[in-house]
Amino acid sequence: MKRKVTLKHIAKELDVSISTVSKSLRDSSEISEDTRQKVQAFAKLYNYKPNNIALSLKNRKSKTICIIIPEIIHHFFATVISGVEHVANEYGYNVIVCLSDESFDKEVLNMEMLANGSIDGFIMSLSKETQQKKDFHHITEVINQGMPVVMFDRITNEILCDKVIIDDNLAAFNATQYLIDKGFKKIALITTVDYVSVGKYRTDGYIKALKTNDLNIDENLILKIEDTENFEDSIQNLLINNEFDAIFAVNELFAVTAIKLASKLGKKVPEDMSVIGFTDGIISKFSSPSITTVSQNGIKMGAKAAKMLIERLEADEDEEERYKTEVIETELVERESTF
Amino acid sequence: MKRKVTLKHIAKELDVSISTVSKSLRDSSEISEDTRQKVQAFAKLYNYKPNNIALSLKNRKSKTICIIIPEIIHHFFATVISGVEHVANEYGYNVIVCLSDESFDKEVLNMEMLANGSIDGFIMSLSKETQQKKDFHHITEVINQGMPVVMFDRITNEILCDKVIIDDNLAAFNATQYLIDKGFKKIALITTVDYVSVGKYRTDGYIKALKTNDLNIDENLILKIEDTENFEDSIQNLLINNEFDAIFAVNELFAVTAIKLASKLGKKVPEDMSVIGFTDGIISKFSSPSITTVSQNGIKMGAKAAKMLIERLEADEDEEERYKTEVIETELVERESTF
DNA sequence: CTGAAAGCGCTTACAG
DNA sequence: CTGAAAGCGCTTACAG
Repeated sequence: MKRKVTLKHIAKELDVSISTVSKSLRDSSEISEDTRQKVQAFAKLYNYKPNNIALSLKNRKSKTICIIIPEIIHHFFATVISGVEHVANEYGYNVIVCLSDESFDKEVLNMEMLANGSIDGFIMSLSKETQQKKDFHHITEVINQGMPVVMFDRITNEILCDKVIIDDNLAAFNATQYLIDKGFKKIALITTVDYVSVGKYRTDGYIKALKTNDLNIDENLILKIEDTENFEDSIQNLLINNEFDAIFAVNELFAVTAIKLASKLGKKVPEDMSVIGFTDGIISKFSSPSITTVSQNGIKMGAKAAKMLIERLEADEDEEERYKTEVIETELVERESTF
Repeated sequence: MKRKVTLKHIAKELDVSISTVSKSLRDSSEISEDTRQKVQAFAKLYNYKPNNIALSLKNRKSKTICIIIPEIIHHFFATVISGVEHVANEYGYNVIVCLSDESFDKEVLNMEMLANGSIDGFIMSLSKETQQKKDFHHITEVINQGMPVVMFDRITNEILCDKVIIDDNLAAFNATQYLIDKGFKKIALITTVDYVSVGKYRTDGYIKALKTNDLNIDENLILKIEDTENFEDSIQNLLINNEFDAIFAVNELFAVTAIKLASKLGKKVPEDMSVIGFTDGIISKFSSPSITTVSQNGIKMGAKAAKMLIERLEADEDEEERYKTEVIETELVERESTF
């Protein structure tokens, strides 16, 4: 086990100063062709690589960004990471991934931990608990220190920063309208509790579509789910106690669960009931029937977020651009769960 | 935008030396109760946090580990990251995620990039291309520099290091035996090309089970898939051109695709054909029928790998433990795709 | 009890 | 053309 070679080693070995070695390796014109070549050859031979940490300290930037997400197991978030990774890599940045596990405290801890030199900026989607508490001081603090933050998907309007979202309201409106156009009048909604921002927007879009078409809004057909673990019973109750001919679900887990439970109750999809989900994930694609869904291009969102963050990091201090909110387009992917 | 406060600022403000501030904050007994309190109060007021990079440089360790995986979109790998994250966090480590995209070059680049001080150790699963080329010099190099590496899932025996695996051979054997016990005699195998280590082991397990039970090995029933993108046609051909009553697939994508295609061809699962998959992912759980599968606990694998890595990092230099290979147990999760 | 010095590994303005 | 010095932000052995 040989220690990593440093400028110091090379300098000693070649009997020159550390400065000379450093300059030679950076092809400084200050150095004679001769020494430069000698140093470079030696460095190559011993496979010298500059120490990233020392560079970070010197340059006051780490070329590392952090993405904080609530959960990595959700396909959508994995997809976003992938988008972030690829853009980051292109620009020579590394990506630290932090999971908040939907916990406010973990989110705060992660940010505080990393905001001290380890990284240059954050990309984040708020944890459920944070959205519930509406406490964003940890984010404000980081921004005040001059560290850029880009929020995506689960964002808040209370923080001024770059954002990447989809138009949840519009996408939900369109999905609902699609069902209405098919002639369905009794459309159930399976959504999240209101404090989850995207859930709320999608609920609003659904309601707007019904209203626009002069359809009755039946509160019994609107199921708001709190717990993402044990929601099967709620959906089962919805199915048993109500009559309706279509469902709009705000994520694919709700959609597939509804389809499975319906089938157990003897209702066939799409023959007896049409279903539209949200998030074009792996479940929608591979379940039987495959699920018509609002695509939510996570790769694109991640790529966009990374690009915005890095551009801000590399912009000149004074050209301070205004904060932007990018809206990623969505589309309805038609599959087997609707006619 | 206020700059981050440093020891220097505090020292200047309080008119003491930097050393005194540093020692006060670390509760050194060298410092008088008085100054200590004064400094601590001031630091708290100005929300002083030590600069991680400076600490890393000083301590020659970054408290950051890197996990390199071929693909994050695969549920299994997302699951492993989750396991790694949680253990790492517990021990105060951050996690950098790198994607090799199944490319040898990206794997090498990522490792070289990070092996220079940025991280303390690697957790990795080999890219397909690396397994194909059998070129592991980048890993050897890192290990020779004294940086610990833990390999998981897609490993190689040519490298000596800690490893976390499942017994792929045994798991495949058991899955096949399960089908045989159900009375099936013609069992097809959908697997990967041989250079993917885990695919090969699973293929071997399947063959061993057939042999052990004196069943004929029909090469026509063994489909080895190279490309993970366009394999539908191959599976369709397998289904059309052969007679068999069960399938063992080495991952859930192959399993669900086989089921979908079979259903299109008028074969019902499990009535006409039983199917067992591998990797207890989200597809197996939510497809219809849900898929009987070999569970492969990614969270556990990730957690174990992280623990092994961190323990090695924090062990005393001289207590140099021998390299270990941990085998994570698997089990057969029985669901709807088998009788 | 306090502080100057050296050092982690690097870069760069400046002197010679 | 080369090198000593200062500095990024911290810690710690040592002197006073």
